[in-house]
Amino acid sequence: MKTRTRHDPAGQDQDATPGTRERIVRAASVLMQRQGYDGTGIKQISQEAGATLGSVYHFFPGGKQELAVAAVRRGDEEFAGILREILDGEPGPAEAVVAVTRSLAEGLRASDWLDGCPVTATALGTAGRLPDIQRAASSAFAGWEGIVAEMLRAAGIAEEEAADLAGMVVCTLEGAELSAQVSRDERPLLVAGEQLARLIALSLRGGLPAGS
Amino acid sequence: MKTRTRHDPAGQDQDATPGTRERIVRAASVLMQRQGYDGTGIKQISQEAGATLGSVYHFFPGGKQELAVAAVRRGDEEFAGILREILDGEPGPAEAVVAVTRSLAEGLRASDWLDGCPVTATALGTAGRLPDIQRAASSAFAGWEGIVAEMLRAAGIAEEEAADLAGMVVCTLEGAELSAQVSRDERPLLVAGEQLARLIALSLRGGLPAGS
DNA sequence: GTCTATAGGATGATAGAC
DNA sequence: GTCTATCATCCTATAGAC
Repeated sequence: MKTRTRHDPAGQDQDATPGTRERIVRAASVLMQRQGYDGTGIKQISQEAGATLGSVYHFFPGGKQELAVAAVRRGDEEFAGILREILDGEPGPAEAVVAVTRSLAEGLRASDWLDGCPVTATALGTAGRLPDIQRAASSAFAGWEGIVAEMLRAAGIAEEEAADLAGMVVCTLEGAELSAQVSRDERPLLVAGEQLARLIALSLRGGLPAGS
Repeated sequence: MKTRTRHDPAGQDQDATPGTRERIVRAASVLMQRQGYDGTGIKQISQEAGATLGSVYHFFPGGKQELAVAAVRRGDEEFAGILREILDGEPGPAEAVVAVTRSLAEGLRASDWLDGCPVTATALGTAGRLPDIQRAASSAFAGWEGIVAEMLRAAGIAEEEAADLAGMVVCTLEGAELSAQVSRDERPLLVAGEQLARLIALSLRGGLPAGS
């Protein structure tokens, strides 16, 4: 699926000396995550990537829009990987969700509250205007939900309830990271983690259906 | 606090024939909500408001940045009003939160998924770059949390737990609205409403502390 | 307070040499 | 594939007449 112009002996995408296209996508992902679609210039991306403007348009003939879609997909895959990694390392779903919030809080603090969700800023500024970007973002959310839902089902929660809970988890993580970033305070994320854990524990015990 | 150039007999800010400054702030709020800070031009704002560029800089000598702060504050007040109105009309906090999600879903659908949270897009695109806007957005979130916390305390939830729950509610609403807008589907909001209601019901019964 | 005109710079995108 | 030069357009902000 990915066009590699350089021979890759290991057959994997390592970080070592990434190709030009790869550097452009990475730079676009980081910059648009921080500044949004309209706030990020192609010239800025090319400089940050150590490439020229010509190279950008060589790899992305569709221009800024095509590049933004690639950047969102990249952010999608990155967070999906982190999510899977954390979830696999925790004993249960409640602990796993708390661990994710802690990881997000660390990432925010380490970047001085600059690096939030890798798709939100790009998607939000282009909401009813650039459908390709919107679709890529929507697909990212759906994928993350699927990962969380799988974990919940593996823990014994019924199919339908797991899907609802997973949606709730992803939405809350999204909102809590946003709130933490804007207020430059990790508390929203930590509180969200605790409350989500409470909710998951409740479902694990099969208690208190929604209507009561 | 507000400079009114026109005589206002009722002593209130009615919608009838709003002054130029008011029209500019409204247009800026709507446009930045949809397109973000960098995606919205001052010229576009002035046209939408039926004002000239000179008028915009007359009322907002600080330029785009000052105007964006006013727009975010306006969005803050508007949603705070809606929130208070809905919360007052519901019998309990669980029903109230569900009613809010339904209202948000209706607003999204009615605008063809264009009008999401009135502060998120503006704040997110300017995150570590324009502190004044960030502070206005942070203050908005804090205010909404306060409104929700007051409702929860009035329902008998202890001070500290009410604060945490209110933070959770606002974060989840934020994330669910974002998710619903991006996926053009109201389900994230409705699921979030149900799950938040479950969580609130749990707190009302004093059950299942976070650590268990 | 309202309006027009314009300065000064940045933007997305293209052309074409190498 | 890489690079530079350039076009046409847009932007924020200002100046100054009315």
